[in-house]
Amino acid sequence: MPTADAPRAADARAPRVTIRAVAEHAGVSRQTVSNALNAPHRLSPATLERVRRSVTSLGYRPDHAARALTSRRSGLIGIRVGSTAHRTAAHPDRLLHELVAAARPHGYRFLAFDAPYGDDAAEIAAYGELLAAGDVDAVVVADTHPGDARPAWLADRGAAFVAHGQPWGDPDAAHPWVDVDGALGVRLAVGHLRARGHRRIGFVGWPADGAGGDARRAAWLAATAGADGTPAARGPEATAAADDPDAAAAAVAALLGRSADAPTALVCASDALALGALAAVADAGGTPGRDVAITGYDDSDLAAFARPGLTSLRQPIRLVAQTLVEQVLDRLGVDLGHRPAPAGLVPPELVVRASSAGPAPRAAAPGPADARPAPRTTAA
Amino acid sequence: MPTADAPRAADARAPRVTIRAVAEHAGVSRQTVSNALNAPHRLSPATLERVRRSVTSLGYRPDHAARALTSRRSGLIGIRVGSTAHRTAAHPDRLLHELVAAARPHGYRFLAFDAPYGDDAAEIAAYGELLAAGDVDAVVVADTHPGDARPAWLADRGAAFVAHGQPWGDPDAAHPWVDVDGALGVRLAVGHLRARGHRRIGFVGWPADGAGGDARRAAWLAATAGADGTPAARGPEATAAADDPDAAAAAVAALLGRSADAPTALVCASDALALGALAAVADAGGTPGRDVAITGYDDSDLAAFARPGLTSLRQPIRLVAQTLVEQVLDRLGVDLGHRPAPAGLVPPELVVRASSAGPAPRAAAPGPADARPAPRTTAA
DNA sequence: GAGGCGGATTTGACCGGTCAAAGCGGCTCC
DNA sequence: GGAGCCGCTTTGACCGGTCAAATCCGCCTC
Repeated sequence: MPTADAPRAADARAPRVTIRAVAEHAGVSRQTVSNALNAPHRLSPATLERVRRSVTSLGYRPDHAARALTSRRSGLIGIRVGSTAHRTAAHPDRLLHELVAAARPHGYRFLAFDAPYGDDAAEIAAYGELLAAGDVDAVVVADTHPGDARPAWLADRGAAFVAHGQPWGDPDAAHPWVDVDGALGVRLAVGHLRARGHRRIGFVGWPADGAGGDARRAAWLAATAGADGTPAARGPEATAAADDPDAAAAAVAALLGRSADAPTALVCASDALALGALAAVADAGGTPGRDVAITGYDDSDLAAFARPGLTSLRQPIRLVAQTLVEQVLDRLGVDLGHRPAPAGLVPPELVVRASSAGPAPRAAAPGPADARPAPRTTAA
Repeated sequence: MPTADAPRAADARAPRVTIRAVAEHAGVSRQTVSNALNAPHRLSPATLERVRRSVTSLGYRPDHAARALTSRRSGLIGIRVGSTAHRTAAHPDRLLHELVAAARPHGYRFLAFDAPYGDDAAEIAAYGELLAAGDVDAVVVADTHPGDARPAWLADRGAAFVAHGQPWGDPDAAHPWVDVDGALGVRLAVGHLRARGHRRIGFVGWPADGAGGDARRAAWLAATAGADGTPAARGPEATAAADDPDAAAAAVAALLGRSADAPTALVCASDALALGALAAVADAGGTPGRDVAITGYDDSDLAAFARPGLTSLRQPIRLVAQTLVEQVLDRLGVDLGHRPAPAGLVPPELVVRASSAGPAPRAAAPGPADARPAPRTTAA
């Protein structure tokens, strides 16, 4: 129980230097001081200089709460922290850092709040609190999913927000959003593998989710097709029940057992899955990266530190963050000094490591472009 | 450039429901409404009920800025986000989440700001801004290091803060701090290995840092000593130049080459190092977990997903967060309803996985307790 | 029946800024 | 030489709450 008479840090707060103190010190009115800070052109150079000197010598800092009260702006953007869907929505700390860094030059900061993961209603309630109390001027909605109630609610309310994640299942959504182009990522991975001669490129994904997982799978289907639409370079696919290596290893082991159409390469929907695939190949007696090429997704630490190093797709986190910030500040009417980075899909980058850089499978006699017969490779 | 006449979300902000609106609706004065919310016992039950009904029916929410202006409290705690020293200070996103969750019941939230990593002066400048402007009531100082200027500056200024990380090199520091007991973690790891029969337990660490790294090494020295102080169960040590697997692998490879005193177990100062150790053992033709037991530190994804799974030390992140929050709120004079969780060291938990669970080295003839001759194991 | 009392409620001032309008020379112009 | 204007500066009101003091009112006491 706090003792009343023990001096506490909070009580010791230095007496505030107010705008009046500065005014008195400089021998002007409070409004003149205010103008010196917000509209310097209104002052005569001499006064301006004098006020500025007083400001520095007294160490005056405008009070945030007082400003917020009249301006109706808190200078804060809300963001939920906490668990996310897959590990796939990885690097949450890096994203937050980049968001903070991107918002800083515009005088905005981030307020972290929490709400149970996946509970749209709870999160909406939290938004309601924050916005109604004026705690934040806008929010970033992360991890969108099909049937997401949050964007609609915010839009209805006329709140400023931007979504990290596309409006799955609602292509007409009018709000700004930013997402990494998962389909492009998979195309890059498949293209890389095809260029290395692979013609039986399999896929390891999750159960259908109506969102990113499906998009990656669809991109794999498309990218492994030949010019005529035939599955020219397509291998078998495996579905892991969860986004973790064990689930993936089990699913991949089953694939590898079927010698008939064993893949020479596997495109995985996440690094965690890819790690499982690596393990499954090794367990089957093969050498990942040599016998079966493997690619992951997200370029997490897992990918960088795996052995062999895992080829993966790196999100342009800084670009994503910057776009999110500029889009939402633009909505708030903040003058960025330039037009905001365009919303929409941003491209990932393929990071090639040993898991897909081994010797390509034995090349067979060249057939029609992009549709050579799949070379047969013994999975061992 | 924002068009002035295009309606923007910010402009569309619903007209605020103020305390006066509620007062009018309920037929009372504004102060009565204020009392209904902050000191209900002052009102007659009838009035209270009436006011409450008006509050709900109008959807009134007290304005944060207005409250902050008079109360001189922002309800926010500042925390720097961004890069940290080793990956060792891992799980930054989980920590933030737990901090937010711990602060919520007390009506506090977190404000994320950034400052270049390792630049005490820049971070202090940021604190100055935040505290002077009343943006935050307190700050959490993360990642303390020897000669850290931040705690001293904050203490001087009389600011409320708590440190995540002990006051390295300044045992008399008066501020509250919370840290994980790294030495205990290493003792747990060594104890576990000794119990499994290991008598040549090596160490993989970083160059001397005057902080956590040294503490872990010292704990290894102490824990591998016998009752008489002799290095009864001590193997050789390796120092990795950086906190990454490659550096560790190189250093460990050198150790393994020396067959004379090859370790049967390696305690590593981080998961990243341990991963390198695993690789080095495998490269030397051994089976990690069977020929050489390995333990990491921090129980990151790397540890859980490594093959074999990596025995590691899990930080009690929730406890750390809760303690940090309670300590700092106590400093602010917030009534927690109980005494704050005690500051200081909190214990990590050993998570045993396959990397240290393999068959123990061949037991030699039992010698004096705790000081049996180290069993000889062929590193292959 | 006046005085006293205490709970319930209201009024006025203030937190630290900003907006809008007014004041105040000095100058130009007719 | 007074009207009009302009640039600089000040005054008053207000943002939406809360604190402190004042008021109101019913009731009890002597």
